[in-house]
Amino acid sequence: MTPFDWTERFKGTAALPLDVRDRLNKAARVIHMKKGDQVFGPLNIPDGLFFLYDGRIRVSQSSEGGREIVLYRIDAGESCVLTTACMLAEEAYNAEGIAETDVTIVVLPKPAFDRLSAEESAFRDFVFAAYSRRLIDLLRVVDDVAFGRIDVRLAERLLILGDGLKEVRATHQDLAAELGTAREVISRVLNDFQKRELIEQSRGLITFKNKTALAKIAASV
Amino acid sequence: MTPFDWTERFKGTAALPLDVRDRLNKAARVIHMKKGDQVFGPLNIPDGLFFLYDGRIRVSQSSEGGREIVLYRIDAGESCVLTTACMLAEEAYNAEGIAETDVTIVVLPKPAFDRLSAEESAFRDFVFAAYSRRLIDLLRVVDDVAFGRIDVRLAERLLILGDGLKEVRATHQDLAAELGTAREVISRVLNDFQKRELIEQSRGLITFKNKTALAKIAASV
DNA sequence: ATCGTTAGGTGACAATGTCACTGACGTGGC
DNA sequence: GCCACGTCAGTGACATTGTCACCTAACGAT
Repeated sequence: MTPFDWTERFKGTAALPLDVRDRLNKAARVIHMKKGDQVFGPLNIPDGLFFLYDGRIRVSQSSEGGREIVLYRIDAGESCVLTTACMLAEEAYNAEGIAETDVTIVVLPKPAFDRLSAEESAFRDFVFAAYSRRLIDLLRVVDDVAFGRIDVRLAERLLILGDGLKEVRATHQDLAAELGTAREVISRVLNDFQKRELIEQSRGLITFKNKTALAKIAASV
Repeated sequence: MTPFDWTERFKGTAALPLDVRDRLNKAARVIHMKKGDQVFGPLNIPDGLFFLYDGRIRVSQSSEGGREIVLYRIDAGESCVLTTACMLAEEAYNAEGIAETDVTIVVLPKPAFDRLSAEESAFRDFVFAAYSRRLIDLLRVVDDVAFGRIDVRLAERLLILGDGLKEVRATHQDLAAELGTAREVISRVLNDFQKRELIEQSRGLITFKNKTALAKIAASV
């Protein structure tokens, strides 16, 4: 018996009959990882479906040149279909998931996953929805990267990262990796923002001075 | 009874019992469209799962600025999960599918889809695999757009479009839309290729002169 | 305090995207 | 034939973004 009933946390499992949930609790492995750990990566493909019980995971892709771009984030209650996809597709890929906080992960072995998706439509819907969500996320990334201006994207990302806060704790390099660009580019844009008194900067910290104006930039097409 | 048995064409349905396939043949609608038709788009979301029986569909995304980028192509025997994803996610998106040839499409209504994915694991695997494939495709697009050089990408795309042929019939604008860039950029790069005697150009037509060298460019990181 | 590491700044340049305009080519009407 | 029109491609100037080399500033550990 696991020390908690994780099945209540997920849309796809909370609605299941109690006996099924019991079985799941027995079949699944629970993993804890620390902030900063690599949850999965090219050399580290899990062998089952991935549920994020608690915490947040940042999924990013990196190039040979060492640049990096954040694809999306997985929040508690969501599953990670990318690993499943890579498992199925057997293709080389270079995406990795990094724990942004301490995380608790539930790994459901493939046989249990298969049986569950066969028997429970609620679970199936959950998985399909998870795939759909990620596809849409990636469409957005493509749109941004291919067509978006860097100042607009940075303003938007700053507001997201600092949602509800007065500051964002991130280095220029971190922000470059968010957007898939180079540190120098971020430095330039941030300096511009600073000159216009939208933000203030200190080492590893950006403080909002005028969120409204930033939002206007972020919204500008 | 449909005039043909489409279920034999798809990995997810060919292995099903005959009675199930009979049911499917009755439940599904078959649609024919002409080359150039919009198969689906933001204003035109189908109400079921999409099987491409014959032909090829180009899926692309466009920006407000009028630029466009090709995300991937759907070949005969594949299904289109993007439409399914958008159906589920209920989100705004601006991807569209254009028939690159005359196409024959089978649309399976959602109830039939649900039942099938509940009862038949072969079908379920097919759908999951389709999702996975597209996710991987999009990862590749993100990688290319975010980190790739335009000459490398163009060389690669020319070789793909002209696979087995001596020429590619496409305008500079078409190629720009493939890669999500501007026509002028394509013109510049093609002129460079021409100066290096890798290709020859005439209106709407590019002729290969040295595929080997192009391949070398395409492969250069 | 000193050293080493990491964060950030800068200028020159390269690659790509944008804009405005031009001519070249092809098709259909006359 | 010849002309008018629309599509396709070429061009130069400029803006934005990416790359490179190198520098200084800030911080932590000892």
